[in-house]
Amino acid sequence: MGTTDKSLNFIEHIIEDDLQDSYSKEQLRFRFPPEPNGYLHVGHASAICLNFGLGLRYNAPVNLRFDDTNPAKEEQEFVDAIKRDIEWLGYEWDKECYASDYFEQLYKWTTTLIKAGKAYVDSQSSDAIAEQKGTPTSPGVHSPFRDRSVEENLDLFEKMKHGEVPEGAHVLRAKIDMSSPNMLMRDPVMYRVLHKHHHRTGHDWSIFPMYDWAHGESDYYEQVSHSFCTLEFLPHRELYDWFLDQIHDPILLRPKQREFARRNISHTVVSKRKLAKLVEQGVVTGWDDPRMPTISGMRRRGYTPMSIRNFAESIGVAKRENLIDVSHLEYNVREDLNKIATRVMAVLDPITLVIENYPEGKVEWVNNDNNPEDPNSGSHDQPFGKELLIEREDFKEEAGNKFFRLTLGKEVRLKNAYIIKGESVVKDADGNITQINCSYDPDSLSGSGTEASKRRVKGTLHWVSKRHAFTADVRSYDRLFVDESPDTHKDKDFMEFVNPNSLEVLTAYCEPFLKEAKEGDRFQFQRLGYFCVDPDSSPDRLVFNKTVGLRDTWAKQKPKQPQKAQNNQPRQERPAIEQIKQLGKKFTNYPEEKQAITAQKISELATGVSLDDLAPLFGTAAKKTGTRIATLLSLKVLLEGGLERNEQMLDFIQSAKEDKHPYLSNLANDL
RNA sequence: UGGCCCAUGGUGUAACUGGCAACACGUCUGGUUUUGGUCCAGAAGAGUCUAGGUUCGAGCCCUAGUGGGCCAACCA
Repeated sequence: MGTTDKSLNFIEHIIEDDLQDSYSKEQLRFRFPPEPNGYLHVGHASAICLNFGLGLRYNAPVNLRFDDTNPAKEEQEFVDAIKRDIEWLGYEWDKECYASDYFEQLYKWTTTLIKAGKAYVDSQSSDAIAEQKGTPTSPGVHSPFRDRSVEENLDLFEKMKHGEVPEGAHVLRAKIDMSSPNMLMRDPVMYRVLHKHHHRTGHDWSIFPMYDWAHGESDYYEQVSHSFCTLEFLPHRELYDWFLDQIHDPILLRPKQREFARRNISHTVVSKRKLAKLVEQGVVTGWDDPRMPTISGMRRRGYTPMSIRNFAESIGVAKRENLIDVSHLEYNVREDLNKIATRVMAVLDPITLVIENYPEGKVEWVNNDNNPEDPNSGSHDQPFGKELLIEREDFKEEAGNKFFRLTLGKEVRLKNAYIIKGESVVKDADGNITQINCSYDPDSLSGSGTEASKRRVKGTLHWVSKRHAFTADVRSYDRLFVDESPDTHKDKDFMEFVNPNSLEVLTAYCEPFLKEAKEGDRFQFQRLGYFCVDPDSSPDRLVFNKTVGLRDTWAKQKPKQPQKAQNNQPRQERPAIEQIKQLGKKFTNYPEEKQAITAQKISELATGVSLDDLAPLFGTAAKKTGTRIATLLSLKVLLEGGLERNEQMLDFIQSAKEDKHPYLSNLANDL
């Protein structure tokens, strides 16, 4: 409701079309079908938001179904964790289902398949079966057991079911087409024998259905109308439909599988194996480490359910490959936190500030709004005194007029308190500033209504009273990987891209109000960012996680200052490196003649490029042939200009030499 | 030697059965502001992978190319 003017994504188009000509609105039902073999991560989160979001949009039920058909990998612990994560995201499922609940039904359907000659017991090794399967480019051959009699099949299958055969002795296969271009149709395995304990059925069953034979049938059993999965399951659709053909009763609704592209987030990995490696090798402290892309990690980091839901909604869904920058997620986190986080003051890198003309021993409690975005959020008081702590970064002895903070002889306001003026500094033997002395304007107290209280100065600083401040730990996080797509490099292991500085532990000097903070509470440390109380906190020591920093346009300006001259130009040219990337993107599609011109143009642009700018293109961006060519062309120019070769370049050149694209390999051979 | 899916600003998505390429993030300006935050106003940035074709008209349809992805687990 209310969102009707929003354009539809392709999934919604499919549903709308189906509503037009096949299903009624009441028949709509979706499902989220995790395998309980690990913890949920961002990828799951977007699938959850997709399915449950559809449920909300169409007012249709959504089942939570555990795809628990492989007892070797699944555990109750994960079932519980998954339920907790979905609940935390704020979704309610209709039925809680388990594929294992349908084992009996599946078994019954199977016997009818066998009787119809559509399935047979194969007694070969898995190696032999794989061998006979052929390859995508060559057809498979029939198993010698393919033409067993129905009686024999039934008998053998019964023995499998009753645990009378060892694991691996037989499997049940569907009899479809060994020469199908779709490998999945080449007599896929339906059941295997496993003498393992299942977390729900214990040792009741010795045969376990494979994914393909369980999934569509579960959808059908539950009367799910639309079964959405990621694109890698697209080839499974033919089999999904084939199995349904065998058992479908026309009176009942026939579910439909449709596929969407997995949403990839930059600077992280999500595969269970890789996340496990990060945990095992101690790169992170656990599955819920705030740097982990798991839902439990994001929760601990301080991300809100709403921010994750909004994020999923805003990135949409389609069928093409994608790499979504984490900054999109961070935007949604900030947007939500800005509305709900209580504003407090804390100093992370303190330097003492002494107000020379402020009475010794005097304490004033100044009033702080809890949240200017929310008029009903109330306020709290904070002690102010002669000796304060401010951020070291907020003071410079002298600075240009683009520096809005404290300098000698200039005025700034201490937020919610007084206007001060920098007077002098105290330095140690090494010349480091150890104390800043200032004077204050006693009439300028915020909210006092005086003329001076309304005076405008160009900077406002946060502060804490040195005497009243208490300390807490702050864990400040950075992205886990330095590469935007660490696990897509052909020749490099993702572990090579781990960011060694993803965690920084700091001490915060907090205003007393913060003493009341409880686990999970979220705050905005003014001018610094959003922080939440970590479960590691103890009664005498709070631990904060930095959820995300504030948007910081100042920090970005700093490195640019030396380039001031350029700013005078009426219009800023797009950076050469961007142009190069752009040209490279289309390079391979151009006819030869145009390629030559483009190569020429890239080389010209590369003349003005530095290695620092070029370096990022060696990585992920250079996955695409065109970009690799552009990178190599630029590199060539740099090398000819006398740049020294480093290991990274040599690696890159080497891999280019081995590339199958002739233009690229020829180019590399010249270097 | 194969089959299938995909290709729109830097990123992610739109564009209902062909009709001047739109939105969000990001970037840049300016304004408001006791957070260099928020908020408000504005701008730049793609002519839709390439080459053809159909059409009065193509991002949408067709053909061929190019590039990327998926498919040979008794995993899901």
